[in-house]
Amino acid sequence: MTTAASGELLARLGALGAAVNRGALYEAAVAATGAALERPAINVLAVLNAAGGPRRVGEIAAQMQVEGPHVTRHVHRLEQRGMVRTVVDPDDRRARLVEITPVGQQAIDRYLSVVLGWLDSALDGWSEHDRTELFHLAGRLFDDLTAQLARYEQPD
Amino acid sequence: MTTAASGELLARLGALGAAVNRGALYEAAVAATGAALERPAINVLAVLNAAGGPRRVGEIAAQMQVEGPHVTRHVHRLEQRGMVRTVVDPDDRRARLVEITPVGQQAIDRYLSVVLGWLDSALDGWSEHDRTELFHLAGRLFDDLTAQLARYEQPD
DNA sequence: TATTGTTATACTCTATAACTATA
DNA sequence: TATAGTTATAGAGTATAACAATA
Repeated sequence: MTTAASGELLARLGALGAAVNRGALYEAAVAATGAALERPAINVLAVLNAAGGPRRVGEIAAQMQVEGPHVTRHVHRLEQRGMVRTVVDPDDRRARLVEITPVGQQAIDRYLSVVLGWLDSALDGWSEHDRTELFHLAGRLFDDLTAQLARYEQPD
Repeated sequence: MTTAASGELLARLGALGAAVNRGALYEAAVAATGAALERPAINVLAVLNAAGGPRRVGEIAAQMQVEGPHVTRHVHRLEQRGMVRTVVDPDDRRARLVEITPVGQQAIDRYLSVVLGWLDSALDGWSEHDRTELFHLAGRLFDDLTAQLARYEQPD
């Protein structure tokens, strides 16, 4: 019966998430971008950065696990700031391709360097073995949790 | 240089958090409570459940990492639903003590049983060794990350 | 007719400011 | 005068519905 330990794990995960998502670290990371970017805007940039190329509005929404209109709005704002540009998808003229600009790339690079710097500093005292073991087990946990989620996503 | 692996870890953590916080698992867990509880209301109940006794509004807010008025509102709603009751703190009559009722306790029990059941099912195929190792490393990671956060919380 | 995206609208989550009561 | 909490208000995050353009 792992319930007690699992509950503890979950509670600490939630607390850490709250601290990271609205705390001083987040503010420091946003400040590093040089602009007052909203969280969803940062997520749009992060998705494009990870994708390594232009993506459709719908693809970005799926990756962010939000609905389309939410992405539309933030892409608009990012466009006004010069951080992304959009072009009609030549393969399907209903769709738009969103592409990160050098300004946007610099912003997300700076944001990530603060957050990842924080994470790596925390892992600084860890042995190579423990670090590898952590990444391995965490990766496996995520895979198993995601698979388990399917139970609820498709109830039949 | 662990940055690449750290980035991967962080991205997957974020994706999993989104899935758990607004996905089908969350809806199933809320449905199990038998009431249409908002997420902050569930968090209030979870804090009281973990505390094992009455807590002040301010204490609940600190635990939830939110401001006081947010808690006040949801305590009101929970009171109307009969899930908590409040009494003036006899030691300091400015403060109110919030106490979970049997109805509220049942609701949070049912919510947690769904979420923790999901988590435990995912860990079902794991060896005892791997499970222990995961909890150990994750616990250590949280401790180190929290300590590292202090850098940003107190910039001097 | 189905799909991609946008516009309009509304609801939830959370913070800040102004205030009341007690310390 | 400082602290605990509440009330009022506003802003950010997100969803749903109605619509336009293209497939």
